[in-house]
Amino acid sequence: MTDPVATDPSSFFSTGHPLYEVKANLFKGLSHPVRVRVLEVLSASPSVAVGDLLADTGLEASHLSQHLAVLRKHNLVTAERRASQVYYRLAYPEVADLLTVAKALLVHILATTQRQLDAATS
Amino acid sequence: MTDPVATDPSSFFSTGHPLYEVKANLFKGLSHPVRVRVLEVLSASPSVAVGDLLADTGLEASHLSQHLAVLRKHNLVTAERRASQVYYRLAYPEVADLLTVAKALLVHILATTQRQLDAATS
DNA sequence: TCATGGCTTTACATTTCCATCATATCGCGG
DNA sequence: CCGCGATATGATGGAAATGTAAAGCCATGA
Repeated sequence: MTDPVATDPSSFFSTGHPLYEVKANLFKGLSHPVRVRVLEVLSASPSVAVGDLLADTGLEASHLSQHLAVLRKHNLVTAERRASQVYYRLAYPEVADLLTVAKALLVHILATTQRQLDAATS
Repeated sequence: MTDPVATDPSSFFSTGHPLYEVKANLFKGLSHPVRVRVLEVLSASPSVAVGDLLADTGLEASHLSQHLAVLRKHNLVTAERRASQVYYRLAYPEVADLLTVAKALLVHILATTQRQLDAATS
Protein backbone atom coordinates (compact mmCIF):
# COMPACT_ATOMS: atom_id res chain seq x y z
CA MET A 1 0.00 0.00 0.00
CA THR A 2 2.74 2.45 0.85
CA ASP A 3 4.66 3.93 -1.99
CA PRO A 4 8.39 3.38 -1.63
CA VAL A 5 9.25 6.58 -3.49
CA ALA A 6 8.17 10.14 -2.91
CA THR A 7 9.21 11.25 0.54
CA ASP A 8 9.16 14.88 -0.50
CA PRO A 9 5.77 16.34 0.29
CA SER A 10 5.54 18.36 -2.90
CA SER A 11 6.20 15.31 -5.05
CA PHE A 12 2.89 13.93 -3.91
CA PHE A 13 1.20 16.26 -6.31
CA SER A 14 2.54 15.53 -9.76
CA THR A 15 2.44 11.77 -10.01
CA GLY A 16 -0.36 9.34 -9.58
CA HIS A 17 -0.82 9.27 -5.85
CA PRO A 18 -4.34 8.43 -4.79
CA LEU A 19 -6.09 11.35 -3.18
CA TYR A 20 -6.19 9.78 0.26
CA GLU A 21 -2.42 9.63 0.28
CA VAL A 22 -2.15 13.27 -0.64
CA LYS A 23 -4.67 14.12 2.05
CA ALA A 24 -2.81 12.12 4.68
CA ASN A 25 0.32 13.94 3.67
CA LEU A 26 -1.42 17.26 4.12
CA PHE A 27 -2.51 16.30 7.62
CA LYS A 28 1.01 15.23 8.42
CA GLY A 29 2.10 18.74 7.63
CA LEU A 30 -0.35 19.98 10.24
CA SER A 31 0.44 17.43 12.89
CA HIS A 32 2.81 19.34 15.10
CA PRO A 33 1.98 21.87 17.81
CA VAL A 34 4.50 24.41 16.59
CA ARG A 35 3.20 24.27 13.05
CA VAL A 36 -0.41 24.61 14.16
CA ARG A 37 0.55 27.53 16.35
CA VAL A 38 2.28 29.25 13.46
CA LEU A 39 -0.69 28.73 11.18
CA GLU A 40 -3.00 30.13 13.82
CA VAL A 41 -0.91 33.26 14.07
CA LEU A 42 -0.83 33.58 10.30
CA SER A 43 -4.59 33.13 10.20
CA ALA A 44 -4.99 36.20 12.37
CA SER A 45 -2.63 38.53 10.50
CA PRO A 46 -2.14 38.58 6.76
CA SER A 47 1.64 38.70 6.98
CA VAL A 48 3.96 38.03 9.89
CA ALA A 49 7.74 38.35 10.19
CA VAL A 50 9.77 35.48 11.56
CA GLY A 51 10.92 37.72 14.39
CA ASP A 52 7.34 38.20 15.50
CA LEU A 53 6.72 34.49 15.35
CA LEU A 54 9.79 33.98 17.50
CA ALA A 55 8.49 36.46 20.03
CA ASP A 56 5.00 34.95 20.00
CA THR A 57 6.11 31.39 20.43
CA GLY A 58 9.28 31.73 22.45
CA LEU A 59 10.99 29.10 20.35
CA GLU A 60 14.60 28.86 19.34
CA ALA A 61 15.20 30.38 15.93
CA SER A 62 16.47 27.26 14.22
CA HIS A 63 13.70 25.18 15.65
CA LEU A 64 11.03 27.50 14.31
CA SER A 65 12.82 27.76 11.01
CA GLN A 66 12.73 24.02 10.57
CA HIS A 67 9.02 23.90 11.06
CA LEU A 68 8.56 26.79 8.70
CA ALA A 69 10.48 24.77 6.15
CA VAL A 70 8.06 21.91 6.62
CA LEU A 71 5.10 24.22 6.13
CA ARG A 72 6.69 25.58 2.98
CA LYS A 73 7.31 22.13 1.54
CA HIS A 74 3.71 21.28 2.15
CA ASN A 75 2.67 24.42 0.27
CA LEU A 76 0.78 25.73 3.26
CA VAL A 77 2.65 29.01 3.60
CA THR A 78 4.69 31.32 1.43
CA ALA A 79 7.70 33.36 2.43
CA GLU A 80 8.74 36.74 1.13
CA ARG A 81 11.88 38.65 1.95
CA ARG A 82 11.51 42.38 2.59
CA ALA A 83 14.69 44.13 3.60
CA SER A 84 16.46 41.90 6.06
CA GLN A 85 13.37 40.19 7.39
CA VAL A 86 11.27 37.36 6.05
CA TYR A 87 7.51 37.58 6.10
CA TYR A 88 5.27 34.56 6.05
CA ARG A 89 1.65 34.27 5.08
CA LEU A 90 -0.87 31.52 4.47
CA ALA A 91 -0.61 30.19 0.95
CA TYR A 92 -4.39 29.75 0.78
CA PRO A 93 -7.28 30.94 2.94
CA GLU A 94 -8.52 27.35 3.06
CA VAL A 95 -5.69 26.62 5.46
CA ALA A 96 -7.43 28.78 8.01
CA ASP A 97 -10.70 27.02 7.20
CA LEU A 98 -9.09 23.73 8.05
CA LEU A 99 -8.13 25.04 11.47
CA THR A 100 -11.62 26.39 11.99
CA VAL A 101 -13.28 23.10 11.18
CA ALA A 102 -10.78 21.28 13.34
CA LYS A 103 -11.66 23.52 16.23
CA ALA A 104 -15.37 22.92 15.72
CA LEU A 105 -14.78 19.19 15.76
CA LEU A 106 -12.67 19.42 18.88
CA VAL A 107 -15.34 21.37 20.69
CA HIS A 108 -17.77 18.55 20.03
CA ILE A 109 -15.32 15.85 21.00
CA LEU A 110 -14.46 17.69 24.16
CA ALA A 111 -18.07 18.20 25.09
CA THR A 112 -18.80 14.50 24.66
CA THR A 113 -15.75 13.19 26.46
CA GLN A 114 -16.37 15.66 29.25
CA ARG A 115 -19.92 14.41 29.56
CA GLN A 116 -18.69 10.83 29.69
CA LEU A 117 -16.19 11.79 32.35
CA ASP A 118 -18.87 13.42 34.44
CA ALA A 119 -21.12 10.41 34.14
CA ALA A 120 -18.32 8.11 35.21
CA THR A 121 -17.27 10.08 38.28
CA SER A 122 -20.71 10.91 39.64
CA MET B 1 -17.32 -2.99 23.63
CA THR B 2 -17.08 0.75 23.75
CA ASP B 3 -13.49 1.70 24.13
CA PRO B 4 -12.24 -0.17 27.19
CA VAL B 5 -9.32 2.13 27.88
CA ALA B 6 -9.10 5.40 26.04
CA THR B 7 -5.52 6.29 26.80
CA ASP B 8 -3.07 8.47 24.96
CA PRO B 9 -4.64 10.99 22.62
CA SER B 10 -7.72 11.51 24.79
CA SER B 11 -5.52 12.56 27.67
CA PHE B 12 -5.00 15.71 25.73
CA PHE B 13 -8.52 16.75 26.62
CA SER B 14 -8.77 16.78 30.38
CA THR B 15 -5.55 18.47 31.40
CA GLY B 16 -4.38 21.90 30.54
CA HIS B 17 -3.10 21.39 27.04
CA PRO B 18 -3.23 24.49 24.89
CA LEU B 19 -5.64 24.21 22.02
CA TYR B 20 -2.97 24.15 19.37
CA GLU B 21 -1.54 21.00 20.92
CA VAL B 22 -4.91 19.34 20.90
CA LYS B 23 -5.38 20.37 17.29
CA ALA B 24 -1.99 19.05 16.28
CA ASN B 25 -2.88 15.81 17.98
CA LEU B 26 -6.10 15.62 16.01
CA PHE B 27 -4.24 16.07 12.75
CA LYS B 28 -1.80 13.39 13.78
CA GLY B 29 -4.71 11.02 13.98
CA LEU B 30 -5.53 11.86 10.38
CA SER B 31 -2.00 11.70 9.06
CA HIS B 32 -1.92 8.24 7.60
CA PRO B 33 -3.21 7.06 4.22
CA VAL B 34 -5.00 4.06 5.65
CA ARG B 35 -6.79 6.12 8.24
CA VAL B 36 -7.84 8.74 5.71
CA ARG B 37 -9.08 6.00 3.45
CA VAL B 38 -11.14 4.46 6.22
CA LEU B 39 -12.64 7.81 7.15
CA GLU B 40 -13.53 8.43 3.54
CA VAL B 41 -15.36 5.13 3.36
CA LEU B 42 -17.13 5.89 6.63
CA SER B 43 -18.08 9.31 5.30
CA ALA B 44 -19.95 7.65 2.46
CA SER B 45 -21.91 5.08 4.47
CA PRO B 46 -23.30 5.58 7.94
CA SER B 47 -22.00 2.27 9.23
CA VAL B 48 -19.48 -0.13 7.79
CA ALA B 49 -18.35 -3.57 8.97
CA VAL B 50 -14.67 -4.30 9.32
CA GLY B 51 -15.02 -7.04 6.75
CA ASP B 52 -16.19 -4.51 4.20
CA LEU B 53 -13.33 -2.21 5.04
CA LEU B 54 -10.97 -5.11 4.53
CA ALA B 55 -12.48 -5.81 1.14
CA ASP B 56 -12.41 -2.15 0.14
CA THR B 57 -8.83 -1.53 1.13
CA GLY B 58 -7.21 -4.89 0.54
CA LEU B 59 -5.27 -4.59 3.76
CA GLU B 60 -4.20 -7.27 6.17
CA ALA B 61 -6.66 -7.61 9.03
CA SER B 62 -4.24 -6.77 11.81
CA HIS B 63 -2.90 -3.81 9.95
CA LEU B 64 -6.32 -2.32 9.46
CA SER B 65 -7.27 -3.10 13.02
CA GLN B 66 -4.31 -1.19 14.33
CA HIS B 67 -5.28 1.89 12.44
CA LEU B 68 -8.87 1.53 13.58
CA ALA B 69 -7.55 1.49 17.12
CA VAL B 70 -5.75 4.76 16.46
CA LEU B 71 -8.92 6.31 15.10
CA ARG B 72 -10.81 5.13 18.16
CA LYS B 73 -8.27 6.57 20.54
CA HIS B 74 -8.54 9.88 18.77
CA ASN B 75 -12.32 9.78 19.19
CA LEU B 76 -12.83 9.99 15.46
CA VAL B 77 -14.83 6.79 15.08
CA THR B 78 -16.96 4.55 17.23
CA ALA B 79 -17.26 0.79 17.08
CA GLU B 80 -20.27 -1.34 17.79
CA ARG B 81 -20.49 -5.10 17.84
CA ARG B 82 -23.54 -6.65 16.19
CA ALA B 83 -23.59 -10.43 16.17
CA SER B 84 -20.12 -11.55 15.24
CA GLN B 85 -19.18 -8.48 13.27
CA VAL B 86 -17.98 -5.06 14.31
CA TYR B 87 -19.40 -1.96 12.69
CA TYR B 88 -17.63 1.36 12.57
CA ARG B 89 -19.02 4.81 12.05
CA LEU B 90 -17.80 8.39 12.25
CA ALA B 91 -18.02 9.69 15.77
CA TYR B 92 -19.01 13.15 14.51
CA PRO B 93 -20.15 14.46 11.13
CA GLU B 94 -17.47 17.17 11.44
CA VAL B 95 -14.90 14.50 10.68
CA ALA B 96 -16.29 14.31 7.18
CA ASP B 97 -16.26 18.10 7.00
CA LEU B 98 -12.58 18.07 7.76
CA LEU B 99 -11.95 15.76 4.82
CA THR B 100 -14.08 17.93 2.59
CA VAL B 101 -12.20 21.10 3.47
CA ALA B 102 -8.90 19.28 3.07
CA LYS B 103 -9.93 18.23 -0.40
CA ALA B 104 -10.90 21.77 -1.32
CA LEU B 105 -7.54 23.01 -0.15
CA LEU B 106 -5.72 20.32 -2.06
CA VAL B 107 -7.55 21.17 -5.24
CA HIS B 108 -6.28 24.72 -4.95
CA ILE B 109 -2.75 23.69 -4.08
CA LEU B 110 -2.71 21.27 -6.96
CA ALA B 111 -4.02 23.83 -9.41
CA THR B 112 -1.35 26.31 -8.38
CA THR B 113 1.57 23.91 -8.37
CA GLN B 114 0.42 22.56 -11.69
CA ARG B 115 0.33 26.06 -13.11
CA GLN B 116 3.83 26.68 -11.81
CA LEU B 117 5.00 23.45 -13.36
CA ASP B 118 3.52 24.41 -16.70
CA ALA B 119 5.14 27.81 -16.56
CA ALA B 120 8.51 26.26 -15.80
CA THR B 121 8.47 23.68 -18.57
CA SER B 122 7.10 25.83 -21.37
C1' DT C 1 -17.25 -27.88 24.26
C1' DC C 2 -14.54 -27.63 20.50
C1' DA C 3 -13.56 -25.55 16.18
C1' DT C 4 -13.90 -21.68 13.28
C1' DG C 5 -14.49 -17.06 11.40
C1' DG C 6 -13.99 -12.23 12.60
C1' DC C 7 -11.42 -8.92 14.74
C1' DT C 8 -8.01 -7.24 18.13
C1' DT C 9 -3.87 -7.00 20.83
C1' DT C 10 1.13 -7.83 21.67
C1' DA C 11 5.94 -7.90 20.46
C1' DC C 12 9.63 -6.29 18.03
C1' DA C 13 12.53 -4.57 14.06
C1' DT C 14 12.57 -0.60 11.17
C1' DT C 15 11.67 3.73 9.44
C1' DT C 16 10.47 8.47 10.30
C1' DC C 17 10.16 12.52 13.15
C1' DC C 18 11.85 15.81 16.46
C1' DA C 19 14.97 18.88 19.50
C1' DT C 20 19.43 20.54 19.97
C1' DC C 21 23.65 22.36 18.53
C1' DA C 22 26.80 23.87 14.97
C1' DT C 23 27.45 25.93 10.65
C1' DA C 24 26.10 28.56 6.58
C1' DT C 25 23.65 32.18 3.86
C1' DC C 26 21.40 36.62 2.98
C1' DG C 27 21.04 42.00 3.32
C1' DC C 28 22.48 45.88 5.07
C1' DG C 29 25.26 49.38 7.60
C1' DG C 30 29.83 50.91 8.36
C1' DC D 1 34.86 44.65 1.84
C1' DC D 2 33.55 43.09 6.68
C1' DG D 3 30.93 42.20 10.29
C1' DC D 4 26.37 41.77 12.16
C1' DG D 5 21.53 40.73 12.75
C1' DA D 6 18.13 37.74 10.82
C1' DT D 7 17.05 33.09 8.90
C1' DA D 8 18.08 28.84 7.00
C1' DT D 9 20.32 24.37 6.51
C1' DG D 10 23.06 20.12 8.35
C1' DA D 11 24.13 16.63 11.48
C1' DT D 12 23.08 13.73 15.43
C1' DG D 13 20.96 11.17 19.18
C1' DG D 14 16.72 9.71 20.94
C1' DA D 15 11.65 9.18 20.88
C1' DA D 16 7.57 7.98 18.45
C1' DA D 17 4.99 5.89 14.53
C1' DT D 18 4.74 2.04 11.31
C1' DG D 19 4.78 -2.78 9.31
C1' DT D 20 4.95 -7.58 10.03
C1' DA D 21 3.97 -11.69 12.30
C1' DA D 22 2.18 -14.36 16.13
C1' DA D 23 -0.95 -15.07 19.58
C1' DG D 24 -5.38 -13.79 21.96
C1' DC D 25 -10.40 -12.89 22.44
C1' DC D 26 -15.40 -13.33 21.39
C1' DA D 27 -19.39 -15.20 19.30
C1' DT D 28 -21.53 -18.71 16.72
C1' DG D 29 -22.56 -23.28 15.09
C1' DA D 30 -21.34 -28.27 14.83
